[in-house]
Amino acid sequence: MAENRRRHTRQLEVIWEAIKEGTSHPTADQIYEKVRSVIPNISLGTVYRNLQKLVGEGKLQVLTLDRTQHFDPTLERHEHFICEKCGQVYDVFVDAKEMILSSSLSHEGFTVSSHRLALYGFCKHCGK
Amino acid sequence: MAENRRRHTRQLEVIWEAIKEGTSHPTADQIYEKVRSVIPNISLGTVYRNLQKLVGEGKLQVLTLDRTQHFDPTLERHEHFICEKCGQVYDVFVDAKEMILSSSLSHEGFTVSSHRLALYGFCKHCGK
DNA sequence: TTTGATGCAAATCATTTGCATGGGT
DNA sequence: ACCCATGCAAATGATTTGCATCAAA
Repeated sequence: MAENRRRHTRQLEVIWEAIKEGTSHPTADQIYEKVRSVIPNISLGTVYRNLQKLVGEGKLQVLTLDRTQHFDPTLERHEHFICEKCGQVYDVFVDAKEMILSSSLSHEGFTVSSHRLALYGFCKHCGK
Repeated sequence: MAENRRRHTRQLEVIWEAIKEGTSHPTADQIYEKVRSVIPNISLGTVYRNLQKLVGEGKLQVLTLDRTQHFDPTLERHEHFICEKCGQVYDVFVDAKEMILSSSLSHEGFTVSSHRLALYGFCKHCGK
């Protein structure tokens, strides 16, 4: 597969190091700033291209909030909780249906006031 | 309240008429095109401003897909199903937890393969 | 008449892309 | 040497905004 003809570059290496651990759900720009302390002249475009690559390889998940992408290295199934005051994004390892059950459920200190759910798949006209 | 000092313009009227009924979840641009057949020289900016106004008044809900806003005049609580093949967005009036229960649940002809859930509220540090 | 709303164009923001050059294999 | 990846800058797409003018109240 294409994996074979993929080059191992320092920039990909450093970008991956910058996000592979951590739960802050950084944006491309935040990753760019962090990586710049190691490779000062790296370009934003390269950061975007490598993030795309990592997402394509399944090493990162993308969470789009407010038309801005956030990158998440946590692959196990989980949901996200966004604090409306501080904007912090938390990983929530509780079953989705459990979280939604009560809209004011206090779970580990979180007060859920609303949720946004989008289901993906194939509609009746497009078969499966 | 501000409601009082709000002017009733033809453009707002026509824009509202263009979306108040219907379940196609149009984008600002699609609404713009539709409205242009009635007011040819209306500007996109005006469409955006009036859509914002309607959202602010709670007459429309916003659904962001792929960094593009879609407007939804259906106010009763519901979820959204997006067909990955044709892109059509359907309103789903089934409880969220019921939809998520089975990731391959066949509901009225829909095959759900994945979902995206974001919970909003206040985290433990921000109190309630 | 007053002043909020409009039309138009320029500005923003996040992200993508074209292209000449550089570096991995 | 090949040719994929990079740096840079320009391009894109969606949405916002500044401003002079227009039109509701």
